Amino acid sequence: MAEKSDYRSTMNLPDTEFPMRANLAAREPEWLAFWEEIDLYRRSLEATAGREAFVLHDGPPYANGHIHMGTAYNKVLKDLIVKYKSMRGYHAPYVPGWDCHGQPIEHQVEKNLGPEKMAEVSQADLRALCRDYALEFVDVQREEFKRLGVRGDWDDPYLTLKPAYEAGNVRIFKKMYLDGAIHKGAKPIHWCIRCHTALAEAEIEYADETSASIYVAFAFTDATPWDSEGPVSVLIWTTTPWTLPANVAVTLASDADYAGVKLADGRVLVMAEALVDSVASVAGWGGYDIVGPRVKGSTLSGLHYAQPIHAGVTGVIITGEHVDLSTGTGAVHTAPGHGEEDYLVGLEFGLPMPMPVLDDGSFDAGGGSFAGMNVWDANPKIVEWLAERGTLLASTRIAHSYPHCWRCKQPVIFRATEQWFVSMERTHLRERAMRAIGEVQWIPGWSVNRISAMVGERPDWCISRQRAWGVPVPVFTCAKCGETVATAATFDAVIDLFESEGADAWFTRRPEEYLPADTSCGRCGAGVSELKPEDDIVDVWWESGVSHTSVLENRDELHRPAELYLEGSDQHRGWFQSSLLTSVGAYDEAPFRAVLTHGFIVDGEGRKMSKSLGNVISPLDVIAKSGADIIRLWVAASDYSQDVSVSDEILERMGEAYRRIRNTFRFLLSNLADYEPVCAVAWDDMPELDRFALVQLADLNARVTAAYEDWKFHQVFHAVHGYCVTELSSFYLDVLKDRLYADNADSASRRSAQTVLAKILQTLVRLVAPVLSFTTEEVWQFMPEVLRDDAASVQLAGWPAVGVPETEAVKLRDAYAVVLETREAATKALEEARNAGVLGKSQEARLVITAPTRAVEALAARGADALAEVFIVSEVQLVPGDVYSVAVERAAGEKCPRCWNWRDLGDDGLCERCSAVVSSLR
RNA sequence: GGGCCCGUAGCUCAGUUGGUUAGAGCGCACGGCUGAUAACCGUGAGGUCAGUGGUUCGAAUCCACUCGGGCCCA
Repeated sequence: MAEKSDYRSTMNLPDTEFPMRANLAAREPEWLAFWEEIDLYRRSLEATAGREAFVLHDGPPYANGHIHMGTAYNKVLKDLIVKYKSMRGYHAPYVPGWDCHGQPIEHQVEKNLGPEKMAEVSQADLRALCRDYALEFVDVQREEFKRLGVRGDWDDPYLTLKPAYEAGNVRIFKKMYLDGAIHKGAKPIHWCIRCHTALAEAEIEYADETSASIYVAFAFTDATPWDSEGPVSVLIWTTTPWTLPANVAVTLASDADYAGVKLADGRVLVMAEALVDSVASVAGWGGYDIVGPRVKGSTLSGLHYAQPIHAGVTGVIITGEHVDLSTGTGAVHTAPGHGEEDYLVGLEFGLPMPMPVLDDGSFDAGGGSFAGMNVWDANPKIVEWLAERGTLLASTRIAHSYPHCWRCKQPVIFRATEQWFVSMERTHLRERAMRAIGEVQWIPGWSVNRISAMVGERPDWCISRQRAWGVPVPVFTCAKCGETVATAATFDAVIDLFESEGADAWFTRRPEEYLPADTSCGRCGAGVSELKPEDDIVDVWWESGVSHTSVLENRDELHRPAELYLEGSDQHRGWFQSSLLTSVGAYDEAPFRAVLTHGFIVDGEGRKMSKSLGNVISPLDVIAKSGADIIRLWVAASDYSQDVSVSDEILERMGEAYRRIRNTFRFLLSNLADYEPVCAVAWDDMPELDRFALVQLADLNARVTAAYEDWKFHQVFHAVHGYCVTELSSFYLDVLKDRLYADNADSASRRSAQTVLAKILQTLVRLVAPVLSFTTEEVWQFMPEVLRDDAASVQLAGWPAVGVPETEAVKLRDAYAVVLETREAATKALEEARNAGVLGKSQEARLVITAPTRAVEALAARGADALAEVFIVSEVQLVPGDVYSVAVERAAGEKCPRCWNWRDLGDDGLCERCSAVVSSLR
């Protein structure tokens, strides 16, 4: 085959060092080093200095553990947006942050210390250990996020434990406290006995638990409609016997019918008539009679009964909406200190709220004969005690879902304690927040339903926590009279203290060291030395929520409100809401102009990832095996408006799509090795096909840009991938090979093709840069210097623009719709011929194309040679007819040994074109 | 149990205000090329649009319910 290799050397075959195999896992770190070396983040900001800003404010992940698919997805999505906006010319700073305080870290540190050391350690030392722990994981996660290619101010992130951040909490607290939105109150809250703390809803897990299920008779002390039948009691049902010492009322449904049930022993029990049968079967009453009148619950309201635990004390019958007539007795034991609904109905009826349970879960004197006993231990004792007194009518066990502490997994109790609350009503916070929600763009659209429902219904926000690792509630208590001391002056002093020394100073300094000397108790006049700093710390949601002040207001490159917050959909109850409420509270506006939410990461079957299901995929493993760009491509390809699946198969498909895109870049690069802008061919001098290719490129550019603008990144991926496969690889690039390889290197036809390829490359690499950050950088560095527009990195190269004359573009789209339709028929016909063994390469063929008149006109206007080029055959003949049909014949002439087309060959054994090219080389 | 959502080929996604035999790319099968070669080109087979019942002349598109899944809450 010597002849063959001879001609090879006369051709312009692809030439590039750009490797086909990506080897991302090994190569990506080199690009990270490159970006660091050129200080890419700084330069991206310098390049857009003075331009309109786009601030995507990072929600702080918790500084605990390694990143997972969810956090990786979130950060990549953010990065993609920031890089897009930056390339569009916006000044787009990205300051990553971490949530560093809170119970999980404290709990872990506590575990690491062990109970003995824990007992000895001071609060200041414990806080130091927590700080070390948090900072360690900030470092771990920082490196992991950087490895994903996320661009940002990693050298100076925001941390909720930094002094300036901590001071921001006090600024917001001051404003909201002085406005009257924050108050101290007693309210039943979830309380963990083991952790000695109030728990937020987010800190509760539900798990199945077996509890007592008891029916107890409370004897009436007032006259009832059934008195003539015997001693009358109201029958209640409860699963928490330990709450009976705090009972103050029994709630009935006002409209339900209540009946008297006479037992064999003569006692009359009052309960909802509808539930008599079910109670009888649980209690095992062989026989009973319904006696006396049937009355509405409302007619019994106001009657008194003997408190079941405390002798000589009475409770009262009331009515309420929450009475459930599907289980129990229709008479609800009510202890306002032990339940949300009980609390609310208690407020309505002005009931007292006794709270006999202490922090450690034991009864105080209010527990009567159970004083000193732990509530869980007391449970069976109380049941026994009731049985001994004959008021226990039935006792069984039931399994039900019960709240547990998210850290220690112990069942929690509902218990009224003194807490700090943000009132949703006192300053009309709910109403103002609802208004602010209406002024924000929520993406996707359903997101606004969710946040509205939540803000519309949420109870007051309990913001205090009885823990060590956090920012203190910045108020003081008068040691003499118990009055809360909190004024503009004390808040300002605390802000100064936190800014200069951090919140740790709260625990190490005495108030008289930092408060103004004339600070005194507003009630009793006690001096500053009598003031005691509050022990509680604030909810971590409050802390991260105030980042609009601690970060956005605090840093020069950022501003409030931010253009965008972007987090998983769980943050409707978390950060979105705590940010919204503190911002509305302080500034009367939302901290964000737009909020984008993404779904959760699930496995290939749509199930959540969990160790027990064994379906967990770690981004760190994917990076090590396939590279971060595969993760980035997966992020871009998936539709975040619902839950996002990830599985080995999905990642495999992403790898295939990646290789396709990569090879497209490689082909482009390999055919531009000898190209320089001076070779560029003007639109007017281009063959029509090349103009059409530019129209397709312009269309792609418009489609992709619109998709970015609409936040529909998966459409970016599909548009780009489809373009590489359909428009380029199987059509334009395939067609171009003959011209690129066989025409004279410097011919107008080849230079025209290269002009288009260069434009495609310059456009495509930019369009994809926000997604495939590593690969596009690699492409950029392999591009001829002159095509790089003096940009050190593709990320600094700006957004592409592809201009084509629109009138002509319309005509080309129409004309080539016909050409492409015919091409489909042609390839089918060629395939049939191939299967029949008539030919192998399409260049061996001559096509006789019959087509309807209109189509023939459109085709003929291109010229037979142009059609032959487009169909990659040696000759095309057009015949007008009624319907499409394509006949495949062997091409005339002989195979040109250089270009492999079938032609009449000259004396030198070459076709005319090749002969000319070869002779020009000699 | 309540709130907000989701369920179109093996995978990722399109399917305009309900209107011809539901599309694309990938993967798969088969074939071609060997001058993008651990590439590239072509052809083909894959879907009762989760299910059931309604509304309608007509529904993947509207309604109800069921099943499955996710987040949040109780």
